[in-house]
Amino acid sequence: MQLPPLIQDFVMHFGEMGSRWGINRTVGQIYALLYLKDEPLNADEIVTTLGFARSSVAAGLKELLGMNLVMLRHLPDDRKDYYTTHQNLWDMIHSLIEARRKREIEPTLQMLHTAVQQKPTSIEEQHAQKKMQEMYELMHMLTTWYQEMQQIETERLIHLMKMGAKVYNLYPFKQTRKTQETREKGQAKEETPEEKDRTYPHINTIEETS
Amino acid sequence: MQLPPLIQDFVMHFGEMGSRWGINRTVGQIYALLYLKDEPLNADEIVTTLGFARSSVAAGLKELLGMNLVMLRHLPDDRKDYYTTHQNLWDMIHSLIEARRKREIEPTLQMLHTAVQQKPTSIEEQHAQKKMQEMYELMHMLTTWYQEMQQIETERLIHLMKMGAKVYNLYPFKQTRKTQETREKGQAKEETPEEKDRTYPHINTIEETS
DNA sequence: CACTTCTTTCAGAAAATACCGAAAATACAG
DNA sequence: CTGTATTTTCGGTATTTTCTGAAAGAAGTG
Repeated sequence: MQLPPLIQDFVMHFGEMGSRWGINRTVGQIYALLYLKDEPLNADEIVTTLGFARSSVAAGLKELLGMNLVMLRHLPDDRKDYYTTHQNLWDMIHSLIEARRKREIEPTLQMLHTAVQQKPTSIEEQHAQKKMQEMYELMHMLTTWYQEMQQIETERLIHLMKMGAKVYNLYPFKQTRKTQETREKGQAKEETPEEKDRTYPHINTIEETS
Repeated sequence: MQLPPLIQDFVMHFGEMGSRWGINRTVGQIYALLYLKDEPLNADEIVTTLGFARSSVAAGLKELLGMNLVMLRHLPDDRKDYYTTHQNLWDMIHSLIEARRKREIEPTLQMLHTAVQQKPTSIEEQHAQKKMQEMYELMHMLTTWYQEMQQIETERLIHLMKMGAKVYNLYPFKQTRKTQETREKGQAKEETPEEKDRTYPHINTIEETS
């Protein structure tokens, strides 16, 4: 089936970028097509439009469903499965990041966690554990932070993002000594002692930013 | 060469995860090894430790250098190139994100930019352009936001992140929301879906204000 | 249940990618 | 310039990943 050039290009681009995004050509093109169309499409329509094998489309859709990037729809008086993407791009972003977290972060976090708990049998291993610990804490902090951010309503989030670095001016930052907590505004419920434990002694200097 | 089990496991894990992270086994293992060792290693040491071909190690190091994940060092009275990773994990994160941006985001942003400027030849294309525009603006906002965040000193950044969602309480949202809305032109681009009040309000291109 | 409609599985072909080893290039010291 | 240490290039092979087509499976319907 013939697509208008603009749409064609977009779809092809997603196919090519697929490998860089950790999905394959088929999956990339299918997503691109579904994104541009507002009406849900069924597998057959995708097959004839993109020219892939039936089975490839099925596999691709399954993967996209697994990543929560497309959703299943049913139309009245039609037994076919129809597929569509999130109407809201932010939902797409969330699904995307979540999929990547599961795939790219979680296993490593897991591995680091167990590695760090092992009994070291040499100075060398002990040192390695220290570095793993460091990595674990950073990754953990980042994922925790992201999960927190996910709670914020989209509208407010956009606002915060548009402020960019100015956000940090809002927070009256003091020295990293323990004296800081005593006289903060609205300090009532803000302390989370368990979190304060997790310091990053090795991570505190910037050398150069490119 | 024999590595202690803990280190061995870590290195192997990075090798296996490589494909998910968009690098290959060789590159993953080399990085892992260099990360755990604080002293710089030369190519030969890596070859004997990991058992890869000389050329694979060279290629891997070249790629890591290109991503700014390892750096070249020279020792006195030794002509060999020695390699080492960032001592500071945050620098590593920055390099990593930057590499991914270049590889995974930039080309698409570019493509969307040109696609949107094309003259649509049909209603269908016009609609497609609208969706591309939407995607472009979101991606642009995210990258701009990240660049802003990069400016913040690491120490303060960690502080902000640990605050998590609380950050947004600091910002008097209602007040400026009004300003924001007046600044925007048309309010809703399409009819608001009644199922959710979670709309996709204002995503507009941000001009750099640095 | 037999029929229809639609989806999933799977073995293997095709394509893409990673890896190796030999040889060429580079850099430098005497 | 010659010799030595080191890095890079490159063609070919092995491995992995993607994609396909045929066949099996599943889910209504009458």
